[in-house]
This record gives sequence, C-alpha cells and structure tokens, in this order.
Amino acid sequence: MKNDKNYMIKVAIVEDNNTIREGLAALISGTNGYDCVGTYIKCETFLEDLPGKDIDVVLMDIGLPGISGIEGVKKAKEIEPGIDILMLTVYEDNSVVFEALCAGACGYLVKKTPPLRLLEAIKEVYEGGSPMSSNIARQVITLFQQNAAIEQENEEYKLTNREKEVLFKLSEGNNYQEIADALFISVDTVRHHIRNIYSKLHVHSQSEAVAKAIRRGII
Amino acid sequence: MKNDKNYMIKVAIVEDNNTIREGLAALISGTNGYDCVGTYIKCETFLEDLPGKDIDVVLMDIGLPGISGIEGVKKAKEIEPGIDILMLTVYEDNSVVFEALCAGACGYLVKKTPPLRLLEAIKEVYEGGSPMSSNIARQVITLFQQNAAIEQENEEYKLTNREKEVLFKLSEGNNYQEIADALFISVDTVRHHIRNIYSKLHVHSQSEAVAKAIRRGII
DNA sequence: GATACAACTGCATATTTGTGTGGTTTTTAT
DNA sequence: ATAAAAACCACACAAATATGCAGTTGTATC
Repeated sequence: MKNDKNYMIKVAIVEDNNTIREGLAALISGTNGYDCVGTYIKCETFLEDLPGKDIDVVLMDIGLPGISGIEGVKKAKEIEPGIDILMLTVYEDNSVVFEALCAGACGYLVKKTPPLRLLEAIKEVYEGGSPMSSNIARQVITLFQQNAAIEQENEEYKLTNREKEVLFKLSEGNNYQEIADALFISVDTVRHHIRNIYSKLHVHSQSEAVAKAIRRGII
Repeated sequence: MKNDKNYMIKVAIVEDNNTIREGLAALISGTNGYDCVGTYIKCETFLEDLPGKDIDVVLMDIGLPGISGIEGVKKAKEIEPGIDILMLTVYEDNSVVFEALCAGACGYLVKKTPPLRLLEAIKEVYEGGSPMSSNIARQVITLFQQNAAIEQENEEYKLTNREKEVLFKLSEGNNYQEIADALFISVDTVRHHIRNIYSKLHVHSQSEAVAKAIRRGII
C-alpha cells in the first residue's frame, strides 16, 4: 500500500532550515498515504522545478531568503493555478497572514504545530479545506464581521428597488437619457428618482451618491 | 481543582435535541476545566436568562425552532456584546455559514465533530481563537482571495497622488470649484486632472470614475 | 542635456445636471 | 376602503460638467 500511487498525497517542501526541511520530509515520506516528491531550499529552485511536476500540496516557509514565501505563492499560482499551498511560519502576524492568503495560499500553520496535526492539515488541504490556526481564523472572521456591520447601518438609507437600479446605472456611467431608455421611463422620471436618492442619502451630486452607496454596500 | 472557578470555562448550550444537549452537558461538566452553566431548549429562554449571567462560551445549534440560531446570535450579541458563540450545525452550507459569521458567531463546527475536538474548540474560542472546520475556512478564504484578485488588476489604472486627491474630493460631493479651493489650484487644473482620470480609468463621467475607483480600492 | 512625466493654467462651448414646482397612476399595507 | 408608498410624467432654468485646444514649469531618469 505504501507505494500505491492512488493513495498518495504528493507533497513538496520549500524551507531553508535544513533540520526542519529534512524533518518534514522524513515525517511525510514515512507516513502511509503521503509522499514527499521534492524538497527545496529556495523558492527559485522550486519554481524552476514546478512546471509539469505532479504536486498536490506544497508546504512553504514564509520567511525565505531571496524570493519570499509570499512572492513564491504568487509565482507558483501563475505557473500552476490549481496548486494548493500551505504556509508555514514562525510569526502569527496580522499583515503577513493576509498577504499570504491574498497571494493565494490556502492555509496557514505555525511551525510549532505538532506533526500529527500537520499531516492532518495536509490532508485537509488535499481534500479542499483550509486549515489554519484558530487565532488566524479569528482575524479573518473579524474582518468579515466588520464588513457585515457596515451593511447593517443602512436601515435609514432605504432605497426602493427602482432607485437602486437608477443609482447602479449611474455608477456604470450612464447619463439620464441612457438610464431612461434602459428602464423604459422618461428622463424626468429618472430625474425624479435621483432627487429622491439624493434626499434619502443626504447628498447633492451623482459622485457623492454613488460613493456613499458603494461604500455602504447598497449597490 | 474541579471546582476552582479560576480554571473553569463557563459554557452554555442551546440545542433542541435532548440527546445531543444532555450529551454535550455531560461531556462539558465531566471534563476538568469546563463547566456547563446552563442548557436551553430554545433561544427564547436562553435570551431571557442571559442578562447578568456569567457565561464564557455558548454552543448554539443553528437549526432551532422559534428564533433561529442566527437570530439568536444577533440578539445575544446585543445583550452581551462580549459573549463568544460557537455555532453547531448539521449542514455545512455556504450561505448559512456566512450569515452566522456575519451575525457575530466566532466559530462554526459540524455536529459530527468528535468530543475531544469540541472541547479543544471551546478552549480556543475562550482564548480568542475561531475554530472552524477547514471546509468552512476554505470558503471564507476563497472570498478573501476574490477580493484580493480585484485589487491586483489596478496596475494599469495608476493614478497620481494628485489625481487620487481630486477623485476623492469628488466622491465627497465637492464640485470643481470646491476642489480647486481645497487644493489651492485653479478650476481648470481640476478639470485637467479629471480629464486624465477619465482617460486612465476609461470612463466618461464622475459617477463611473468614482464607482470604479471605489470598487477597485483606489480610493 | 534630452526625454518623460507630473502638476499646473487658460479659454470656449455644447451637453448634462440639480432643483424648483406641479401633477397622475399603481402597489402595498392597514 | 383608504391611506401611504412607490413609480410615473412634465416644464423651466441656472449651474455644473465634459471635452475640444494650447500651453508653462518643475523633477526625475537616462
């Protein structure tokens, strides 16, 4: 079974620290169902080797010499958009986390993660999950909730569907006549709706209305 | 030690299924460091009981009769904004997950989660984490990456600082004269900048420019 | 010292917008 | 049934905008 390719998750490792890299490789290759198909000291060599190579999951250190792990994720995703990359890091620092996730990493673990949990995480990535330490998950969620909170504020600014349609058309760069034509109404009616939008949003120009509406998630 | 309040995480359970509720209560009360301080069949009774009660973490079923778990989260957060709520669910369904998170839940577990992992998750919540199954984490991350991808596209749309200033003033509802006064430049210069903005963003009106800029995170 | 770019100024003018005032008709909720 | 609310239409006019053209000045890169 150990050599049955159908049951193997093919893992590559990019990590400059020899001890950690070899430890990870041994752990992975020594576990049933996992196969370490490449170890790299630098992103550069990994990226050269990547094209055509059959890799399921990459473990990538974030603090690498030369091309950083974050840059590495971007470039790897350009070469193989489908590849799944799990970041490993010593820091649990806010900005770096988000940079990595935005770059395309699909999970984020701190290096002190115990071996069993690491293997589990690799499997989760392979199966479409996004393992992360729960501190990081909390940061991600906090951002979500902030965005959600803003959307609640808009109870006062209730626009009717028609008004939203008009406002949206405006934001697309249509002028009154074009909006009228698109909605099969007269220009004066468009004018009327815009008047009401202005009064509801407490604004006096298209730009201000559009800005407010977008920032509050109305359109 | 079992009765040392300093080391106890106080947990409340809201769950309509008797077997599950009692099972959870037994698990929690039977584990060192955890204390089940309340079990509720319905959100309504939980919410009545909540004010003044000392609860660290709430386990809340999402599919409750009467007030749903999601509504329950919202109301509980209104009463005790600091309370941490961990959602339990049978579904791992996209929209429900996001609704719950946006409502203020700070973690999300499927009911089949093994007892030990559940206890661990409660502790993580207590310590400020956001445990979630990694499928859910992936959904959250996917959304992030979509947002991030949009921001990359803007390389072509590079506006100078001055142009951004002007555009931002526009989005605040200022007209050309007001912008000119604010930036100590002439109206014609404002006009000039706006011309350049339009040509860089490929638009032909204030509204479209403002909409595009905001949606792409330029301003 | 040349080329490029950002930032600036000026003027002309057709088109578009914002706002005033005054309505009718159709849905929706009580 | 009746009162709101939403959606519709019209006319008028000052103010603001979009876009044409034609420049100067300062700063940075090659």
